[in-house]
Amino acid sequence: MGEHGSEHASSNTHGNGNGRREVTVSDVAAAARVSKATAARALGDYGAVSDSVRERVQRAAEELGYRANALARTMTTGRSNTIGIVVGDIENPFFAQATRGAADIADTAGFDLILSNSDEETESEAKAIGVQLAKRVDGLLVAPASSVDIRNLRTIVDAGRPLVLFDRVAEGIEADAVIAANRTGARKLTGLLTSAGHRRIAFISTLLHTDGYRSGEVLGSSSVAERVAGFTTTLAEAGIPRPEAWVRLNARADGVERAAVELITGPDAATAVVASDSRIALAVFRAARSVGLRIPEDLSLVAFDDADWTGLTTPSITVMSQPIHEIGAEAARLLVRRIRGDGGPFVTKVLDQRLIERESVAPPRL
Amino acid sequence: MGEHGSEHASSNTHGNGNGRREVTVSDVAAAARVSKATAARALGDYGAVSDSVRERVQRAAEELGYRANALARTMTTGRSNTIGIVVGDIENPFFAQATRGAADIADTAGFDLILSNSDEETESEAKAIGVQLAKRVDGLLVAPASSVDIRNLRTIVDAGRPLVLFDRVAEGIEADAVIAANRTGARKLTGLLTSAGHRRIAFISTLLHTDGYRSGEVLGSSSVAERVAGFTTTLAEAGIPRPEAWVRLNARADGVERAAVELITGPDAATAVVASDSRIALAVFRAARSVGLRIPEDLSLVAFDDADWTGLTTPSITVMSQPIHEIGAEAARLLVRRIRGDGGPFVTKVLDQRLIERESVAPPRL
DNA sequence: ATGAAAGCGCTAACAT
DNA sequence: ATGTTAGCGCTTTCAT
Repeated sequence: MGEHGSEHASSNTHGNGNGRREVTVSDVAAAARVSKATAARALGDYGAVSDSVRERVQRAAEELGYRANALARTMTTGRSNTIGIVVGDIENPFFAQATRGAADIADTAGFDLILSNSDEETESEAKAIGVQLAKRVDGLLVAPASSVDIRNLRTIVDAGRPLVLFDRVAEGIEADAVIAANRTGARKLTGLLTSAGHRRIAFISTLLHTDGYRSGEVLGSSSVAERVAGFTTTLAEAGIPRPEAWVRLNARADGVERAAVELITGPDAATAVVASDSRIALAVFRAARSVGLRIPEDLSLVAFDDADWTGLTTPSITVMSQPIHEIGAEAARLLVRRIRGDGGPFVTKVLDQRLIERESVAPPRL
Repeated sequence: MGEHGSEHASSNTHGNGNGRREVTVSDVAAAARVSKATAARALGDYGAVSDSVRERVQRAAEELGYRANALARTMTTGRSNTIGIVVGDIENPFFAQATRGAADIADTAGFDLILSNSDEETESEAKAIGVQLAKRVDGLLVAPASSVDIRNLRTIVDAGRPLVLFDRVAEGIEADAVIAANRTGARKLTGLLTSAGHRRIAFISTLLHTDGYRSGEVLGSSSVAERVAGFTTTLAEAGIPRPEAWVRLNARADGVERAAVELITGPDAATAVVASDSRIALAVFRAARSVGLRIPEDLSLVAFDDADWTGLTTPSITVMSQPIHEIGAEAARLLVRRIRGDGGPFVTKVLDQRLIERESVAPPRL
């Protein structure tokens, strides 16, 4: 046989440690008795190959169990067909849904996903971004842990990788973004409460934040910031003094449920709550139950995100639904476009939220 | 400023398309005026390098903004420090939690995660596995779309990559597995119903399955199979004839809620339901409400998975809680061990489920 | 301790 | 249409 020979000579020290050597284009080429280049062309479906040769090569590949090494390919082409996604926590239904939306688009466009959790901390976010960059992802999707400290994002841009932000924006970074109309959403949601006659309304978020919220203060997450803005403005418009006093951040560190209990009990207790996401709504619901407050008679509750169960509780919960899937999908679409070379100006897409009125709002008790 | 200059000199045909050339060890070596090998040693923290040189190299790397190319490293070492995970659907809370559990362990051990959704179809599962293998992941975590058709899993084993199954097992494949004690769980859950006096009890799963379930039939998902086994055995022990007639599979294709409505209405309606996961429980809950059936007075309901909201509905739902996080984490632990070379016999870890009795079970109406 | 050179598996010029 | 060759960025012998 016209063995091209020498490539089989040495035992290799590399490999996956199971002693087996991966089948390479060279092997296939040898078996099909063509050059490496021709084999590669047939296998990689590029360049020009005669039908007969192509078939011969493919059969050989089949028989040897050839499986292309995507890494080697990336080394020479510079494209990895992989996009990185950094979410706060994949267990959070918001991120799970957004990730799914992104995954579907990515998949269709031929990209795989490397997933990392930042836990909303810039430090682990930095680490995550570091690995993804090292793996030479073609672009990144990130829900930035901070909209203010943009160093991690700058790293990405400096590395020359397209970046699309989702759920949150960041000032001063060259990137597209896909977010929801949080301020408007917050206004509507809060308006429901003020219209019903509430004057003591609390806004609860788990956003990490040291000390209490002060008016005009810059918040780490732009989406929460927007919600807070919508919330306080609406309160102010209703003539409620010191709206910012009703903003409760950092609820995770302190235990959401406990924070909720504090807010809805005592002499100056809130009579209504705006929960910044469905998990917070859950905690508030539990808190209310634990202190014997009925919703909506004793406490009104509205929340962001139409989690699947929000229509099932008694009472069902009035929510501001976000197109979560679409946020992830659209972000992925923008990213793919950038990766493919679109050099247009950066855009920020703002998707509408949708109010779903249910049964958790009533006038306050007198 | 001390611009080092030359790295911008040559145009390169590779790269990320943004015209920028990545900084390589060579560049750093040149800047630090040492050989490539030495620079690599200093950067990669292996081999022997004098302190002074190490420092010089690191400073140069810092200045140039060097970022190791993990792909090139993988090419030569054969290790990618990446593990692949294939789940049914990341949007499903079960998988989101298991993924998080796995991600945490992987992260600690220095591995990244490539995520794919199989949608429980062997075809897209095959595709997903193909890419992950092409990317030379060091090992795979998969919740197999089929416990019966093991070709996709065989591909992995044939490729010499460690494989750990989670949530489901598969016969005849050389792999570890981490599952929950589903049969026992199903027995307990169903027992609650038979003890309460129910005789017409339905089991609902979204597992894809053509035609109705027949006794002894092999099911695609081992976890569902085990639950069905526990369910039918318990009915049989209670003297209920033709237990298998009460097994309703394929509920997703037909619409879970509609399937539920069919089962809980009509002359031979079920008076109790075992939902194979929390999303199904949700649909049953909705179905009951839509046809005006009260839980538990008119219909008893129990389910697998203690989703966060199951304690909040009225009535709260009795569930069999699974250690989902731990399933993913333990699977990742086993995988990491294999990747590190553990050649011991394959194990299947079975984790216990835990019954949480709440308010959704009552005796059937007469 | 450091350097020179080979090679991982692939693609891309450049022949022929 | 096919082959030859060089090279992607790194690690790893093997010298020195």
